[in-house]
This record gives sequence, structure tokens and C-alpha cells, in this order.
Amino acid sequence: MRTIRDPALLRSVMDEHRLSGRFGEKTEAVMELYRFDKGEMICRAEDSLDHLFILVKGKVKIYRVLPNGKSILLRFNNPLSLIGDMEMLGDLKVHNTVESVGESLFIGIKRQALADTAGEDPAFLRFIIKHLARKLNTNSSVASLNILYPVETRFASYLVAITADEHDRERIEELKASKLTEIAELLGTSYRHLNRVIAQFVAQGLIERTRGALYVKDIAGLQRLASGTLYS
Amino acid sequence: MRTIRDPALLRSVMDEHRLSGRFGEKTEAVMELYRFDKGEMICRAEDSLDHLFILVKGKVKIYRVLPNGKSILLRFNNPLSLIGDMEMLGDLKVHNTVESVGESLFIGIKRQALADTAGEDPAFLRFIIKHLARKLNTNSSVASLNILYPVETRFASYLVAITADEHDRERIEELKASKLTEIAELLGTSYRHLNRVIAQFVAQGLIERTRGALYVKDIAGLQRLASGTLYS
DNA sequence: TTTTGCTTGGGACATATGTCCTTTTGCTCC
DNA sequence: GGAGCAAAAGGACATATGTCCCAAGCAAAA
Repeated sequence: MRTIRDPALLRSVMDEHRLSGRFGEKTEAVMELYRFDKGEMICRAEDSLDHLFILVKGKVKIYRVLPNGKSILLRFNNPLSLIGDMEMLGDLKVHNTVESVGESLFIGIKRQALADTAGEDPAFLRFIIKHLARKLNTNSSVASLNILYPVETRFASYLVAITADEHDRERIEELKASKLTEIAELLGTSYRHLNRVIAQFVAQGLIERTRGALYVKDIAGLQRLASGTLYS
Repeated sequence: MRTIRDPALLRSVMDEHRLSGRFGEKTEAVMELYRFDKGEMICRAEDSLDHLFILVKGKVKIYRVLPNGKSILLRFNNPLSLIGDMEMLGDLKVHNTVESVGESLFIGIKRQALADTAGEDPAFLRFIIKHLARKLNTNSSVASLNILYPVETRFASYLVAITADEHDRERIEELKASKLTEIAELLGTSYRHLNRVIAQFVAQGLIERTRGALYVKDIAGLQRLASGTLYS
């Protein structure tokens, strides 16, 4: 992690995401820029965090490692998502590992500043609340989807989500994974089983597979399979 | 739903939960008391909510109905939990059904008052944030637990949680269920399968079953099975 | 080029879990 | 006490998913 002291860059980043003027002046004053390199960890379980981060550039991968050593990929996050909100604002321990996928840029607010300044700024607090609410919403949708539907349905739903790129481009990005093993983790299944489902979809003419890449052929058919359970 | 105009009762309820003086005066002024009868719905999917509710007495059951007609019990909530936070504060649609288990009492804040008054009160907003963060935390723990461990482990974890009543009584209550069918739903499995696991636990001497009731005999053994995955 | 290693693709088998049905048990109401 | 009912207990079978392997393709390193 490197602190970037470049007011002009901070300004332009805030403009880009329409954050300028959105919070109180005092809150803006305590914001700083931080950069993480590819593969660098923003936090991992049991860490104690000193900053609340707002991702403004790049992409992070959030996963959880469980006592039995297994891990589950929770999601990918793209700009304007919060890291450390639960920990800093809810007095909770870190449970998830957050890793920078490429190089990424964050606006950070130190713990002390959060308590003194931002914690008294209603606009900032409402911003946090809105993000928390959306996170919770996504999270519980995915959770119930995971437990009530077979991998077949979830994978169809996943494909529809990353393919239909008209609206909601953001949420889609949040779930995008490259390698098949990662998709398997995201869906909470084994690579082997995902593979079976892929083979089945190919047999049904829903998708096509060529040396590793997948091509959606029948989005309507996939939608039928997902039957209204879209990741959302 | 009935509005209860009884300032004295409101006062005593707020005292009981140490809410008095915690928020700004204006915020306190827009709080009202509401009562729901046994089995009454606080909200259900696609409803539009007009209030943010804080449960102060009773117990509510939160579940989600999915497009395929299946439903999953998400959790039971006990006093001082929020209903409608995601919807009112995150501009989201209602996705979960919330049902009053017995008779229950809420402090409610109307949508308009929320925007005008409470939404400008940092103390109130921090209260909301803290609750959202905890909800999210519980939710994602349970979600990964559900997907990565077999029912056997989850049920052991559940039993440990509701049995170890020393510390954390609140969180435990949140997950307590009476009938076995309800436990099955909570664990996201079928009653049949839960039954199998129970039979297995009995055979291993971990629990005892007598006309419907279960008695924990070997909490240490259950803890070993749960292996650090406690619902938390 | 060979080697090494990661990713893909898939066979064989074991296990976890779901669905459907029947039987039993304990209760309440007549 | 018997009828009727809801919850509980469990048998039989089907399906979903995991684990363990092995083999092939491709790309970077040696």
C-alpha cells in the first residue's frame, strides 16, 4: 500500500465518480488516495483495519477462507464500492480477504478521522448506508439462490448476468470471473461439477465451448433455465 | 398493524433498550409505536414500505419466497433489530417477507420523517449503520457456511449456538426455531434429511431425542463437529 | 526443443441431499 | 375411548455434487 499525495488526482477521481461536493467539506478534507499493487491484500481475516476504503479504480476480489481451509469467492467489486465498512463502522473483526486484482486506487479515511469528522457528516453516513444496504441485498439474494437452486440454475443465471450487458453493467461486472475454476468457486461448487454442467449446456445447444472460452448461443434458453432467479 | 398513541409506553420502551437520548431530539419526536398481531405480515415481497421499523418487543420471522415457490427461512429477529432499513434507506424493493411470530411492538418512523429529520441526525445514522453492518456480517457468515459445509456440520453448529447460552444470548435467540421443520428450513435443507442427521447424532450419543424434543448430551462433541464454524 | 506447470476435459465412484410415501405418535375434540 | 389431525420418524429410490484420477493442450521457462 502506498499513500499518494496528489490533490489534483484526488480531485479528478472524485469528479469522475461524482463525489465532489457530495459530502461535507470537513469530510472531503480527511480523504486521501492509496494505491495497491496487483495481488496485494487490502485486508485478510483477523487483521485490524485502520482505514475505510472507497474503491475508485481497479478491481478487487473478495473471498473468505474457512476453518477447514476451503475458500469461497464472494464477489468481485468494482469502483465505488466500500472496503472495511463493516469493520470500521460496525466494530467487527475482518472476516473476508480482499485482494487487489490489478493495480487499484482507493480513497481512504483513517479510523480517527472517521470518528471525528466523517461520522458527523449526514451526507457521508447516508452514502455509507446506501452502499451497505445494496451489499446486504445482493448478498442475501445470492445466498438464498445458492442454497435453493442447483448449480445448473445458478450457472445459467450467472451466464445471463454477464451476457446481458444492456442495463446494470455495474452489477454484472461485480460477478464477472475469467477462469472456469474461478467461476466454480464463485458458484460455490467444484470445478469438476461445473464442467459437467457446461457439457450438458453444450449438448443442449445453449452454449458453445472452444479451447477454454464459452460462447452463449441461446440466451433465451438460459433465461428460461434461470427462471427469474437472476443474480440481483 | 395498529398505531399506538401512548407517549408513556414509548418512553418506557425506549428506556428499556437504552435508546432514550441516544438520538437527536427531532428524531425522537418523529418516532411512533406500532403493534402487529400474531402471524401478521410486516411486509412481503414487492410491497412498498412506508415505515422504517425498529423491533422493540416480540419476535419476527424473516423468510424469502423464490420464483419457484420454494421458501427459505432466513432468520428470526429479536428486539432491537431493524426492518425496512434496506428498502427505506437503500431505495430497494422489498424481497423478504417479515412476519410477526407472536404479538410484537415496533418503533416506526415514516418515510417522510426519515428523509426530513432522522436522515440528518448523525447519531441515528450511525445506529443504522451499525445494525446494517452486523446484519451483513451475520448474513455472509451463514451464507458461506451454508455453501461450504454439509448439513451435519451446520446442524452441529446450530445446536451449539442455541445451547451455549452463557454469552451472546441475543445472537442465539436470533436463530432459535421450535419445530424441526423450521430448523430444516433455517438450515436450508429438507426435513427428511435433517431427520437423518438427527438419527446419526443420536447413534453417536451426541444428542437424545424424546417425543419431538432434542436434548444435547455431548456439547463438546458437537463443537468438534462444528469445528470452528459457529454461526456468528 | 524439452520441460514444467497451469488450465481444460472428463471417467469412475462415493457421498450428500431431495422426493415420495408409509407408519407411528401424541393431542385435541367430540 | 375413538376420530381426526399435525408433527415426527423413517424406508426406498433418484439426483446433485464431491473426490480422486488421468490425459490432453497450451504457454512460459529452461
